[in-house]
Amino acid sequence: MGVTDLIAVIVAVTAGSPRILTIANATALPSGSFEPGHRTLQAGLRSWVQRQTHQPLGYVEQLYTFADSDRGPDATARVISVSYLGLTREAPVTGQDAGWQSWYTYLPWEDHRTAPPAIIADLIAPQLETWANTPARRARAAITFGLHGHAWNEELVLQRYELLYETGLVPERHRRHTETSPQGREHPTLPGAFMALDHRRILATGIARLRTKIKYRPVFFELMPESFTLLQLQHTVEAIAGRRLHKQNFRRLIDSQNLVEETGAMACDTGGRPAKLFRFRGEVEAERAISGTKLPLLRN
Amino acid sequence: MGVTDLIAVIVAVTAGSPRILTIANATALPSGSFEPGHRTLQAGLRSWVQRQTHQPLGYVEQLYTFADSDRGPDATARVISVSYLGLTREAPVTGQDAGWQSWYTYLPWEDHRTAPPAIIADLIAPQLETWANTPARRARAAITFGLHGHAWNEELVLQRYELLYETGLVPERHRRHTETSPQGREHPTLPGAFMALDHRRILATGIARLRTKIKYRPVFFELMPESFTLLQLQHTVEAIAGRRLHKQNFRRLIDSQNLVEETGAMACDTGGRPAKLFRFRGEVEAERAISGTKLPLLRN
DNA sequence: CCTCTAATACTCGAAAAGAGCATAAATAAT
DNA sequence: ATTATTTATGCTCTTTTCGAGTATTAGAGG
Repeated sequence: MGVTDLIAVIVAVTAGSPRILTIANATALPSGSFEPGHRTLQAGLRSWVQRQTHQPLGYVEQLYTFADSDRGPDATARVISVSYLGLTREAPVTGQDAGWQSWYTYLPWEDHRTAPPAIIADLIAPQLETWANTPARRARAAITFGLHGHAWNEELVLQRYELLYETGLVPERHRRHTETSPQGREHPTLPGAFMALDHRRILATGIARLRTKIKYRPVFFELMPESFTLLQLQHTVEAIAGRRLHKQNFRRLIDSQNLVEETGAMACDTGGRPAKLFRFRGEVEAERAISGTKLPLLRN
Repeated sequence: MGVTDLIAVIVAVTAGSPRILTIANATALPSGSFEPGHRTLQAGLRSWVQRQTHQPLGYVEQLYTFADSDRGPDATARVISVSYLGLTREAPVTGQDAGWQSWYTYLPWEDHRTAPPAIIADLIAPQLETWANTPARRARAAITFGLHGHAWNEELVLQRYELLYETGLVPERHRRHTETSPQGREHPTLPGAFMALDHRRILATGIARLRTKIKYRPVFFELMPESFTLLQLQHTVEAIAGRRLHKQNFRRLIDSQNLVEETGAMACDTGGRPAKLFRFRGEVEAERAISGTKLPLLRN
């Protein structure tokens, strides 16, 4: 009865910057429709990314499926979209109109590595203040954006995007609702490039998933080069989480998990004292399953 | 180009038993196709469950979407299936051929509340032993089923199902591959009722999701009655996790999170000393967002 | 009264998490 | 050459959290 779309959020981290793969001159995510020739959904996705960007893919996982009725041109031709999250290393070659962008280009309020972005205090908080005319709204705004003494929670990427969407602070809302009057009244919008359709929402979903996942699974495997220093690894995690980590504790954590081993070589281009180079231990694959429990279990 | 199916894993916990909603005399999950009249996928799902079982639904979340090429009758009419997980309280009324079953009926090796099920030592372990002719296979079997000193990991529900599927120990495999010779050679199969198509795999996916989720989000809201004792709450969590918890620590955990408050009344039908009754605090909704971080963050 | 069962209150020790201090080994600047 | 700067790395210290166990309390039923 309808078409099925495949949409890819492909992430790499290059020089401490979190990057996503885009097409159409940075205005859309790699995507295409699921076709009879595709063996599986994931195979179809890989083929589209390959065709549009020539970027080799490693790890890929499913994100979310949606079918909002206002997506297609008319309500009968429903489009179902299946989105995926993928991790790779940035390859230099890409297709036409394809490229890599920092994801903070699209969601600039998400980068808290140096400090909370000025955009939050200057633009977002005041706008939310006027929107928040009930206690529930005030609480929601404070929690999602870490206002009024609430701590910043980097995982709430999607909730933040949706709140901005509801309040009309991101332009996607107006594009959709003012199609008949494209030159309607002015709305205050935020910095941050937008994307076609709901691709920016999908990006937010992908980032949220990755930020959550990195806390209980060592998903940085695919993002790192063959060998790396611990600081580089830390910078990769910081790029994803959008906040700084405590160096010594990060190291303790990493080696308590036995994820890496020394290569023996040193990196001498790091400015200060040369750092040991590490690589991931191959055997980790099997052990990855041993995830952490949190329930007060009974022994034996 | 194809049809989209909606499939529901609806969970309740009744008297300490984890239950799922079924149709077709316990051989299938509630399901139906996504139709033009449905506003969203989730709305479509709710409508099918309502139609087939008359069970009111509360919380619902998306599970997974798949489109294996060997699902439909021919390869051109691809079926895309979107599965959902829902939580409710078991209502007495259900539709025709609909009913509630313990999920351990379908996956009997998953219940470790009293002890590791005999079926593992008696049937599964020996069969896996002969299958595991390489170190990698041995490790996989040991990790997923907690053999050879490995701890039981209740989250690996899907991995266990898939391992049994690969080794041919669950009948779905043979039904699919021996359709031309229904009376083919005997395969050793396990106890555990099977379901139509890949519904049992979807059930496993749902259980895995729930077992993972309950560790970082208080998802038992929808499963409990208005007021309950802490032991009842513990039994509910145990039913889901498939293992026993340490009572005192469970209580400490619950009240450190401020999830519940005393109603003032007591339950006196519990056998021993009467227990206080609790209810969930309504305000928790907003605070649920404050999930736990695990990274070694830097303060301020 | 005694016994059974369950509820509830504490205690204890081990491990993990959060933070800071100190020292070492390089390069860049004076 | 000396000093400042940058990064690496080793250790300590404190606070929480987690897993487990002990002790006490309050009912029901003989």
